[in-house]
Amino acid sequence: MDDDMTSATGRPSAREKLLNAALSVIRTKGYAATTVDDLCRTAGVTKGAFFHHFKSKEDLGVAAAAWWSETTSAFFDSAPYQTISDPLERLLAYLDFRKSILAGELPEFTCLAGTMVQEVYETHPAIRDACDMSISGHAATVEAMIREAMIRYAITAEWTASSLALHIQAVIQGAFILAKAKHGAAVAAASIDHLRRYVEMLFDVGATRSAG
Amino acid sequence: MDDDMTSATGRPSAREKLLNAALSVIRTKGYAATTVDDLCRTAGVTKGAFFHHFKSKEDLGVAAAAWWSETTSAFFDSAPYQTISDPLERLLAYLDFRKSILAGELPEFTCLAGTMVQEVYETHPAIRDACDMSISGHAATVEAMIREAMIRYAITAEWTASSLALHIQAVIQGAFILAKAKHGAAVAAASIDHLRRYVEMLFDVGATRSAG
DNA sequence: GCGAACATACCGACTAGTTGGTATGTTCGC
DNA sequence: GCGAACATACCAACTAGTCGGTATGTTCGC
Repeated sequence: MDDDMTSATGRPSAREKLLNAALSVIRTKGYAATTVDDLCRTAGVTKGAFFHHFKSKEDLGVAAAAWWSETTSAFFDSAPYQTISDPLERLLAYLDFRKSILAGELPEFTCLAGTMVQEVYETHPAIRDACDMSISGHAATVEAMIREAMIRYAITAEWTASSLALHIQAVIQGAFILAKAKHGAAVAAASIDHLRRYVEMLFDVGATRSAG
Repeated sequence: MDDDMTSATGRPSAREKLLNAALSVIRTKGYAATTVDDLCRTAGVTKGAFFHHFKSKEDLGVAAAAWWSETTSAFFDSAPYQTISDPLERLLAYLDFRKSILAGELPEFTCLAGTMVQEVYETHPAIRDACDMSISGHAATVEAMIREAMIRYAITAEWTASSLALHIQAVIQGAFILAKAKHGAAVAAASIDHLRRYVEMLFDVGATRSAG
């Protein structure tokens, strides 16, 4: 991933402007309904610039998913919950954080990867894989927290850290769909409450108090 | 909802063929990528027939969501779990049923409403509302089971039957997204396992055995 | 340290094909 | 013989992608 998009100069390149436009426009209208001209208009660049940096619209889709991965990774890596030392507390704080960022307009907090993969999973395998990497990559960071917490609190379970991490992502993605259907974040927040309760129950929060 | 689509005659009308084509094609390619010609070709009718029955593509989208509601309602109403008298057992059997139908190709078991609303929630409010009605309508039937089970097992909780029913739908919708990203139903099944475990825990299955 | 050769970033008019939608038939049950 | 249910022919607008061209570096022999 050699991204020399700002190429030493301060102002953003056309490529970066197009990618940021893609995050915004695709999350609002979906991938198929987003035209190349839409992106150029939003980014304030011309079509020539678009096809200079991306060989096709699909190529932009793949790059947008990768760019989404990068920006969200940086976002979560610097989130406040990361400083919590106890892995279970950190995991629960992660869920609280996911709930707390359900603010503003829907396109601002919903997931690009989830939105895109839903439309293109059969028609654009390259984009699908890029979206999977984004979602699975984030799930892996959650899985690490879960694994740590399982060891710390000596949890032996039928479920795996991996499956719980993916389940958490499923709940969040599904919460976004309900939020879109009802055009409001409230349902999504309620679903994350249920998810938190489930995690607490799995780790027997309340009963268990001392670590191993 | 006056659907006289077969209009007394045996063979399906163009309208019904178009709606069934819509369920299939839109779940495969998404709404925006589906063209009117796609639908006509799949349904085996001409464009004249299309615009005779639907005043626009958006109108077809709304009708497809309503048609999806009707067919899925009939499907779940006649599902085996409905005969189980104990409401909690019925609820758990519903989840087992949802898991068991994760078979075949992805477009065959994923949700039209969830797929469509994801793309059109900002651009086509009429379709969004039709999708919401489909999802919320189904959630209401699950909510009834939960409510009944809460009374039967004298559950007093911080959560409501309504919020749990919507959470269940969120998990299922999210499971579909992960299944699409990973191009296989396995993740979805694993997520429903977690969901079942959560419901069991909420109703304290194992500890509780006698009804009130 | 200077100019030729080359590379990168970007522009915007153009095109070939597609899209949703229309206008005008035709068929056929009643 | 009339209206609902379809079919055929067509169009204006839009779409992804192309292409010739410009402006601004960068490299390097000398």
